[in-house]
Amino acid sequence: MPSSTVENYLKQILIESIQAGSSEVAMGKVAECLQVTPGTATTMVKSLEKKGWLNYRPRRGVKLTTSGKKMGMNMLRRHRLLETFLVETLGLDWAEIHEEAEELEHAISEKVLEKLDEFLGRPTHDPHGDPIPTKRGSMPNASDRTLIDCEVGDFVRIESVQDQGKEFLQFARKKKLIPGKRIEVVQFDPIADSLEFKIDGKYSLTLGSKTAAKIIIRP
Amino acid sequence: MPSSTVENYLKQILIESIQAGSSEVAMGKVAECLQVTPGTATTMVKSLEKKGWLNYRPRRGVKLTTSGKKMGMNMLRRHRLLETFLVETLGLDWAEIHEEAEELEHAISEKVLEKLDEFLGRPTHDPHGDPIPTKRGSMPNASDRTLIDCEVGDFVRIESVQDQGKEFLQFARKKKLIPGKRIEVVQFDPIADSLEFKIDGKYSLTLGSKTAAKIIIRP
DNA sequence: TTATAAACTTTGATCAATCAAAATAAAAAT
DNA sequence: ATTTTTATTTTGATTGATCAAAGTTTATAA
Repeated sequence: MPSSTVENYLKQILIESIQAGSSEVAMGKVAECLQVTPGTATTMVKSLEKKGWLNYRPRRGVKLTTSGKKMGMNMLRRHRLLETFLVETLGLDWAEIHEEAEELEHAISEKVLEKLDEFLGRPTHDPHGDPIPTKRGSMPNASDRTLIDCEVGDFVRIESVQDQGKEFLQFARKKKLIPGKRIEVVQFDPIADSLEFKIDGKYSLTLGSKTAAKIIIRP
Repeated sequence: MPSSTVENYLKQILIESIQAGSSEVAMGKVAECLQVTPGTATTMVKSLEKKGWLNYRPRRGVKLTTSGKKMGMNMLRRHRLLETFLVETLGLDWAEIHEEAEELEHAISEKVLEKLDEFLGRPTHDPHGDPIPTKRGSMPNASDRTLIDCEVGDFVRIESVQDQGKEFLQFARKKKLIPGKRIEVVQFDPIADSLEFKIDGKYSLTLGSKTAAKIIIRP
């Protein structure tokens, strides 16, 4: 029965290690994404190592053990299934669900989770387009191509959006930057740092590279 | 933002004060129903008083303030709505839902609760037959008559069952001791401490007074 | 009416999670 | 090859929730 805090560390370290290509996660990253001081992260990480969730090399970083990875995956599963429930069943806006799921994921039991999964029809992706890990902890590896990797004339499909912030998600919904939508790359101006798209063949949209990089796509 | 612990104290003290007819709740009761040592209860209750949730008279007991009552009612609402959801929507057995709701009630936000209430069709009673407080904190006062208050020949309806324990609830389901069922009192033997009933006009059932007292009824 | 029991409070300690600030090590710049 | 900067660890302290055990009231019984 790990605490919510432990669950958060493992989930967050897993997310970082996926994004950073499976090597060690730096302590700075750990502290940052858990919103604690570096000292707190060090203390916590040492206790996580003692309990076998991860390996810690001082001043190098941390790497989840098999059981740590499993726990992290399980938390990700909880989080994404809950997000799906909040949108699909209760009709919350996708900009509001992250914080809600963040709380609920620590309170829901394996038993209820299983029933929820069944009720939702065993969904494979959450409302942001991120894959939902299976009960056994496997997850299809997502695409790593974003809108900035496209050429002019490319026709692609939005797979997911990588920003859980309210403002961004509200913007994305308004602009139809939603998983599943088809996008055509119309123009690309590196000097102006601007990319122009057409969504659904209708809506025109111009983004800077910073925002374009948040939209994961598939050909 | 009261902690889960504070929420539990307020909910539990509210429940006790309803059951014990609105006077002060003894510290022993508080400690018992929160499963902590008496010393812990004393410490906690003092801090709850400092925060304005209740009034504490040493060696007399505690009484919720208006805001304490409101908070307690809100927790009861959360708990009972969640129990309803777990049974009605996810199909869990009523013997399993108490512990689950006990965790979830601290994690669900007002916003999600409102959506859930709407989704469930604004239910007025939970699966055990207990009334669900409204958003404003009002609750119809339940009947206080149980099966032991009946006379032979009485025809009554089960309003609720007052035991959240797994074993009892499994027994009750098997014997059709379920809110809404009609019961006829067939025999009453004070010496043997046994009461005999007929449920739905079909099933015969004999209970001791201890168990019969757990079944709240209405004429 | 004293002795005993029951209910309650105090005291001193622990545990998990946290922070601020000082100390140290490694990396980058000069 | 030093110095400076940045990243990380240590140290000492705090907060909320808890317990065991000792002390104090109040109630009950003898």
